[in-house]
Amino acid sequence: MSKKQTYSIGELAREFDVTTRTIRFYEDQGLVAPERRGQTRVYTPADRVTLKLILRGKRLGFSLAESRELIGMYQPQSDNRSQLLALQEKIHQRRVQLDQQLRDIQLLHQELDNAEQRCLESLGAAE
Amino acid sequence: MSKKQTYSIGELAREFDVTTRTIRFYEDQGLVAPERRGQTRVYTPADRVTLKLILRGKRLGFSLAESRELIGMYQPQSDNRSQLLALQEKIHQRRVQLDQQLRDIQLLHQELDNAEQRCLESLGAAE
DNA sequence: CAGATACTTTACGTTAACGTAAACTTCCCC
DNA sequence: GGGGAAGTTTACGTTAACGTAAAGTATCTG
Repeated sequence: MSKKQTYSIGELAREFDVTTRTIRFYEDQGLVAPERRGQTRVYTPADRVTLKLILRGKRLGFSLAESRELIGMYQPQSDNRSQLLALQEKIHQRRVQLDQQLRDIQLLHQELDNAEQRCLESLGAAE
Repeated sequence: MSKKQTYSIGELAREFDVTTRTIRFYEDQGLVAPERRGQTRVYTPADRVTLKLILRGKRLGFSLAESRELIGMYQPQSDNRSQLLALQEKIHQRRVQLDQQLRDIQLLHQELDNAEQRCLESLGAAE
């Protein structure tokens, strides 16, 4: 019935193109907590998703601490009102930052267009 | 006639909310090259733009080396064909990365929406 | 002219995010 | 049963991007 899909550390390392050292380091920093079969780490699909989130954060320039915080946002196991309000505020802050990044990307994209254009012209004028 | 607008290191530091140490470090790394009046650094509007580009790159998770490369793309003083072709390739690579970042941002934005929604529900159900 | 403010150089310190190496166990294969 | 292949722990090394401190110079200011 229940598809007991699991992953070894090597499999995940290959899939995400990182070293096993990196994955163990993330565990050390409290970002993932795989089960153990004896000594060996066994990763669930949920662990895999967590890794994905970390690496996505990395592509956006987030620190591991920031990614940890983001991941924590997805499981607000807090029934505490003030904590939920704090979480809302954090989400808002993230969104502000993301919007800034979006504007930055659009500007850069534009400038790359211009640079490419000048590049083409230079190539064309070289006859 | 020519508006001789210039800036001190302190002015720029305040405007961009970095320390003077940071700006001097960028100079050390060959990212900006301000003029000197005696010992003192004097920054032109062009230097200011360069700083802006660096900090934007930083917000996107670029290393200083990457930003230096990007800045170099805007002044392709090369009349060399093969260098221009190489530049085109770099521009392309950058665009690929930017597109990935854009997708990442959109996904994260979506997930923040969901997280906020759950957050609101939890708060609502706490009556 | 004493002091505050803003600039300078030199140099050692710090943190994040791993890399790299050594020494060990476990499991599979012929 | 000898040897890969993949896993483990422990620990020291490395790089980027500054922080921080010391010690000096130039300029204004009451």
